[in-house]
Amino acid sequence: MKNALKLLRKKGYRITPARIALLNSLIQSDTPRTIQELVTCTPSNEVSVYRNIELFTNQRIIEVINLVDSLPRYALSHGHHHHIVCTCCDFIAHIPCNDTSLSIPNHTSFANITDHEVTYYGICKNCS
Amino acid sequence: MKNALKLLRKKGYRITPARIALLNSLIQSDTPRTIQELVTCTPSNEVSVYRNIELFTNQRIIEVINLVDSLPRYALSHGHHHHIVCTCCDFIAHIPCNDTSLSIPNHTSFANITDHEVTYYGICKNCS
DNA sequence: TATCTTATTGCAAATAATTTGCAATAAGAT
DNA sequence: ATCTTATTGCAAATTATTTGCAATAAGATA
Repeated sequence: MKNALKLLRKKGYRITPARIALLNSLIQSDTPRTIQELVTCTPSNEVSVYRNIELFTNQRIIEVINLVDSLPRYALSHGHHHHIVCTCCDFIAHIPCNDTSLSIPNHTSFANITDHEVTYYGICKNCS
Repeated sequence: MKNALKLLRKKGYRITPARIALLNSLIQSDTPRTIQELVTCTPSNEVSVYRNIELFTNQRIIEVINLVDSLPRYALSHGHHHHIVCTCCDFIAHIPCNDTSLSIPNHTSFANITDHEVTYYGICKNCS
């Protein structure tokens, strides 16, 4: 939280109740949230939630996660990592990236690779 | 095309111009399409496109691909594989899955892994 | 602390995307 | 050729997201 606020101030953005509320919603989430979930659980105007999600995303305070159900989800940024998703309850956990285990593809129509994402699906211990 | 039609008939669904048109749009696409793109390029009613995308997805005739921009995209199914995306022009290519290069994570809160997805991002030769 | 500038908010309204109800149509079984 | 009913296309409803704008308040400055 402190770091995010410091970053916003440094960039000239103001610290407002709506922004603090959105950060709190994100901090209290144990799994990435959809926009609608954030709109529901954040005590500020819907439009402000949309606008601040956009701001936080641009500032890399939060990251967007797109999984099979196509709903973008948002979580506080935590550097490069991957995800493991429970197909039963939608719980999403972080897993560290082990680059060395990924063979970089040598595709004929691509010149260079700049990034990658890996997502695993399974059943979490709660559900199994 | 033939296979898809056969599958639909076997399941009791009818072969209609709207369905053939949607299949044709998909066959003619060299990269996965968004719903809106399919609506635009398919000569049948918008609502039918929505309904038939849903049908084809349920029947596994097409697959959904979710990438960073959060727009779900649709393409004819081609079995298990991964994707490589040009961050410049959004071109998406298929790459074969090389399971052996993926270290399956041993996450404390997950019991078993059932599936995985890998996406690479880079610059395609056209753009670079 | 009081004042000032202007970024941000919240409302209302506009726009865009998706879903639903229903009567007309046509696929394909007989 | 006829019949049943799945499918279509229209219109309308619903939902999600964006935009315009006046009121507010963050935080810089004196």
